[in-house]
Amino acid sequence: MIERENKKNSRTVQKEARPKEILSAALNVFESNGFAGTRLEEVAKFAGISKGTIYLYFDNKDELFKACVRETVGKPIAKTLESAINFEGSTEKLLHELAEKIGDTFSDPEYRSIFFLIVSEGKRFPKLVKFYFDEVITPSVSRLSNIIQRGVDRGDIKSSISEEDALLLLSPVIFINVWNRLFGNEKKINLKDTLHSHIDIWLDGMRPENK
Amino acid sequence: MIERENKKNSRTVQKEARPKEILSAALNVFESNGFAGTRLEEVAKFAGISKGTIYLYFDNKDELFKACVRETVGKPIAKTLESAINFEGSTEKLLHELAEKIGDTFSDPEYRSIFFLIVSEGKRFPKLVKFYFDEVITPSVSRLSNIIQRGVDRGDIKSSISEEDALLLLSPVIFINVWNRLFGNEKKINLKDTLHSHIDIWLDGMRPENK
Amino acid sequence: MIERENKKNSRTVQKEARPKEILSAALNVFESNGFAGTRLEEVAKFAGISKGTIYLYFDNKDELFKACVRETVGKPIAKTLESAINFEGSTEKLLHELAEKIGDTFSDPEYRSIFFLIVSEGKRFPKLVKFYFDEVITPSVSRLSNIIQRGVDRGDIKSSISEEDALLLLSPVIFINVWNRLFGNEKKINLKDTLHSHIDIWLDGMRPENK
Amino acid sequence: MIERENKKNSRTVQKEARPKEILSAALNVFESNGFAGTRLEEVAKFAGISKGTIYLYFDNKDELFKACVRETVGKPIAKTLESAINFEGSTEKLLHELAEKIGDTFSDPEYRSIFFLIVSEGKRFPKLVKFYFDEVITPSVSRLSNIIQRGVDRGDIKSSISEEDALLLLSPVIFINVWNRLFGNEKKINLKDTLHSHIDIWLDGMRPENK
DNA sequence: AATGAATGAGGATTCATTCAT
DNA sequence: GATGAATGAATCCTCATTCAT
Repeated sequence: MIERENKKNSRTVQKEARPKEILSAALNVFESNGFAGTRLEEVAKFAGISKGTIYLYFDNKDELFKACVRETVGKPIAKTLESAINFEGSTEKLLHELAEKIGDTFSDPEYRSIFFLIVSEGKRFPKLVKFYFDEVITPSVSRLSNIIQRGVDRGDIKSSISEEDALLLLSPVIFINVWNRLFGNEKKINLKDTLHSHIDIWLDGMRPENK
Repeated sequence: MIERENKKNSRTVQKEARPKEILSAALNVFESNGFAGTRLEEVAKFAGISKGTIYLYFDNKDELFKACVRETVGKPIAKTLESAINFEGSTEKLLHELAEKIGDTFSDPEYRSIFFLIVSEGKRFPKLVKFYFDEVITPSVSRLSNIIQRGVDRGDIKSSISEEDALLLLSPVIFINVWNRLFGNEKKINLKDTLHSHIDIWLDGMRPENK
Repeated sequence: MIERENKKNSRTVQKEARPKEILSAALNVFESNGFAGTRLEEVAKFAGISKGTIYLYFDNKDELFKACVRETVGKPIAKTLESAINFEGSTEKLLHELAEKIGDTFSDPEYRSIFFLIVSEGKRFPKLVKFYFDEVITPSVSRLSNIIQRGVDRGDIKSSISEEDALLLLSPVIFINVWNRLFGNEKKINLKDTLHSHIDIWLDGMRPENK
Repeated sequence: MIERENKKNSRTVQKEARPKEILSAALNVFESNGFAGTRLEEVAKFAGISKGTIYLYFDNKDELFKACVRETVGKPIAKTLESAINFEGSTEKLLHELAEKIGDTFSDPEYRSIFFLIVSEGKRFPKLVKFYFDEVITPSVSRLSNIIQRGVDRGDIKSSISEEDALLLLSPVIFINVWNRLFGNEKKINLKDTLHSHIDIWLDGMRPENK
């Protein structure tokens, strides 16, 4: 009885867990079938609940989809931002650290799913794209810019670098994810390894003495 | 009477043009709404015909979609292959030439549409993905490999290069297309310029004296 | 040139033959697929013409169907009526002659088709049923009644016979046709032989001394 | 609480009754309009439900049709089989008993509907025809044959009887049903009375002394 | 007269959403 | 809160009918 005040009974636990279970199931099915191709019945089956229950937690299919993205994207955002603090060591070290972070993020299948959903369904949900841009892309790019600016200041990177050149440092992340999704069966590319290798080449090519 | 043999009446001309008109409209709508989200009525409206007419030329929605991809992908395939012949000049020159070709290909909105449809709907049409891989990706990669191998042989590129490193030379193509599709409103990246710049950096980073 | 006046050129012949060709094809397809299940395109294919041509000769699907029935039913009607004249010989002889006539009529697949179309689609075309009843059934029954009445008068048939008993003399015609259509694959029944046998049994059972 | 185990709530009751309601409505409409001519919306209206509900219980129109036949045919099959046991009394008595049973069966409008659906749509559903032949026709014929063979053995029926002659004993059943369906408005024939009369005539005609 | 491309109303089927239990 | 039966709007697809050639 005393415990009751501090503990949530299983019903309550279940109740609070429901939305996350649904979102997880929904993400899964949305990713496989796209927005329009997803039947809520299948989402329900995946979540082990009935169709009607989804509507206790989400207004409709659209809202469910948006919630999927917002919810799943939250984690990596937090991770990105929190790690944005330490600025010690060489440019090389910082970039490889960043590569590790990004690699970790994309090693999460849920995050990959979100990424592809935004690519696939972005036209139907422009607000989500804006949200993603503001909350995920902009901070990440900003952080990358900081590292690079610091590299220029330290003399690690040539000063003629453009904003686009900096962005391209991360282009393998997109490329490899798209590649693996489509052609992973034929030939799978390792994201982290290849990204580290790419950074090395890029840094070599970016040395100030290269014009 | 003589003309009769060489002339097609307007009915025939119309009929022969129909499939292409329909495919063009379909590509447009599929690209905006995805496969499942596309209503054939809208395709018909776009093509300026009626619903039923689509079925005079295509068995069903699936076949229409496949035809879209196959038809549109044909052109770049041809372009890729035809240009595969000349091998003169420096590695740098060849790579920049390749960049131009790719840039031209992706400057065609139809081709970009196909690319995104394959990314978005690949799971539903694995055969199309395989087709795209075999007909578009493999020849392109093969051609890139030839240039790079030749570069290694000529001493332009360091010999420790991996297959993945070579592939990444093209990663900006994917990255920029995805970026522009999603965030083109916020900040548009120029494909050709950026790709050329990237190639220069990459070549500098790949010089044999860099380790 | 002289011949021209007496002869119809092939175009004209073809033109006059068209309606019959179409009706024959239509009957075939209607019989296989029923009214609603028949596509006019298939009728056209069967007739070796194009869909549109049907509409040069028939207003619409309904009229085509009715024409099928009326046209095909005409022949047996004529046959029935013309043969209704001779009344010589024993009742037995007359009945067996009638059996032969009916057997001949139903040996024509077109006539069987009509019969089944009327059974199957009668509810949709009550006027056709009425037409069939008036033009085919009533005269036939009337003729049968005449024979039987004459048989009663001659003392060949007992006088207690009812109208229904008389009708039943022909019940094997329907039974055997239905049977063969449905179960002909399993076991086919010969219409004429069995009908003759049935008449003999019936006549024996109908002798005045049987009560 | 105790009641709970024995009671079904109204929802459950409704759900369990649905298939039969739908089948009954469907049989009705199929019988009126044939398979192709039936709109599922009309079936739904007849059943007092909505279009979609049909699909909760039947996969598609074809399956609904088959279920109609199988379900409705079940009863008479059972009746036929159960009554196949008693073999006492004269041949005459047995045949008149059989006539009663058959008359009862066909007095059920649902059974008549099935019969006509099989005649009308048999070509489209050959498996149903086979099913009907095996489950309904064969047992009935077999039973009739037993009675007649016994009649021959007892000296009630002449031994020269053929299998077809025996079958014809039931030809009025088909004839009268077809007649009444088509021409019932003009002149309705009573199945049982006429069948009994027919049996008497047939038996008289079949006496051994008749040749 | 003949064609067959085009139309669009009509019907089968699906599935997001509601709501009685 | 949870269920899942029921709904009906939405969408694919067919085919009778029209009409320009």
